[in-house]
Amino acid sequence: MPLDWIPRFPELTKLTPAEQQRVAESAQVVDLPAQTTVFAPGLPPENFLLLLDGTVRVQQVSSGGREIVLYRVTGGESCIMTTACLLSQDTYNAEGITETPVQAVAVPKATFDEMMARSAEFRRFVFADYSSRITDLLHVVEEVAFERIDKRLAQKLTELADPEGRLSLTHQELAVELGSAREVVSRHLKEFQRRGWLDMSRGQIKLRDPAALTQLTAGD
Amino acid sequence: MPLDWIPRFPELTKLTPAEQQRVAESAQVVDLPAQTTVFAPGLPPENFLLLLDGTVRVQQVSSGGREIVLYRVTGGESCIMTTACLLSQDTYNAEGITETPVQAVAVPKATFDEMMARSAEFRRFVFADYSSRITDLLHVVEEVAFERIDKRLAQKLTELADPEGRLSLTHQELAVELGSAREVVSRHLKEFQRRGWLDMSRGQIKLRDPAALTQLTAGD
DNA sequence: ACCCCTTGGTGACTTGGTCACATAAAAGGC
DNA sequence: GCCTTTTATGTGACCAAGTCACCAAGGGGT
Repeated sequence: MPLDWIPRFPELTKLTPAEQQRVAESAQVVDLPAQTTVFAPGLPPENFLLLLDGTVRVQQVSSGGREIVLYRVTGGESCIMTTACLLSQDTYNAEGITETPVQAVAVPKATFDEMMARSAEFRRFVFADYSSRITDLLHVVEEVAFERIDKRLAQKLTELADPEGRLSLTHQELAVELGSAREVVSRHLKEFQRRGWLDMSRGQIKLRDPAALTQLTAGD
Repeated sequence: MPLDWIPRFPELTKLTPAEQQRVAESAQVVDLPAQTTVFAPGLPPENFLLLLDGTVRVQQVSSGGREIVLYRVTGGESCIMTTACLLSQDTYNAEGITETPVQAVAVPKATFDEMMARSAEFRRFVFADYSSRITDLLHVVEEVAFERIDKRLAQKLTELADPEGRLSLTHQELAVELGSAREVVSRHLKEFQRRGWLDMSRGQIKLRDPAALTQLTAGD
């Protein structure tokens, strides 16, 4: 098994060579296509997952069919939901889906436990990941409970735009990002367009005045 | 230092006697009056906290002054927010406040680290607590994002009522539980009263028909 | 060209949150 | 006891957000 992925996780490079060897031996590098369900309610996870490339979107689905994106896991991070399931028996009503093709390292539970026992660095790595997820969740709570939808939308737009200010997603997908409804997103987008802040076409948005959007986010 | 609090945490009884001794030696039992701020943004925590008695309410405050209760920590549990701050350097914008007089065990970071290194049971204990907090947060997100306020209110009422169906809190306090506004809570309570489901007086609510409230919670 | 499915637009309506007040009930001071 | 102050609650007007029902493009396939 190759060791070459270890440098992708700075915290793991601090393990002793023997420990690194141990991880690499039992771990498997796996490739997943886009739109794969990594975990979901009712699917017990088998492995500790470290992402090398690609992104996993973690979202929650309500009984009424509405959805909200909670956070994304990207290269160099671990997937805490699976870890948590691994460590407690608790199962979450959230699901993880690959947004792009994903390359990841799957570490078996036994190895994970051993690393937790042996390496303070590894423990720090795992805990750091936990706490950044908690931060993410607190942020979601704050946004959903207290912030206006227009500000949140403006923020998401600048956040998800590529360097040229383009986004390729539907109003429905934006609504899921915010945990809101498509109609609401459409109406606000239309208002943004009316103000000359962006252009829209089917499945595409092009930001014309990112500064205006950022300002809406901040002030008022 | 007394060992007698250790049985309060079933997971810790599985430590070897030597390990238990080690924890008890360096830990301090502390008493906190009600309404003490246990942690808050900007206050770096010094210790790992284990609650013996009382409850700590963890809540989030928005810039606009609105608040929402995230979860409560009770006897036999650890306070994850402080742990997380201890382990990563991340600081959260949430605060913990004692609701009742609280007795807790404060374990210094060094001892905490050592226990994490030595005891698989201790690690399980800490992780179990982490993941139940994540569950709590996911639940809050789900409620705030997707559930109607009348259902949530009905649920909170049955949840917070004492065995005789009494609650001693103000409409404002209920609003904070839900992350909503006082007026909204008042209106729904009035409607519940009109339907004969409860009686109200200043700072007091008495449930008359808990079954009706539960039913609202469940179905539609 | 046509059909079909996805995406986006729109109006009417309900619910929730905000604001600006009015009342009312406790809590003390004297 | 009465009066003042504080805290809790009631209410109407208004705005923002979510829901529902439906329509109108757009953009493939065949």
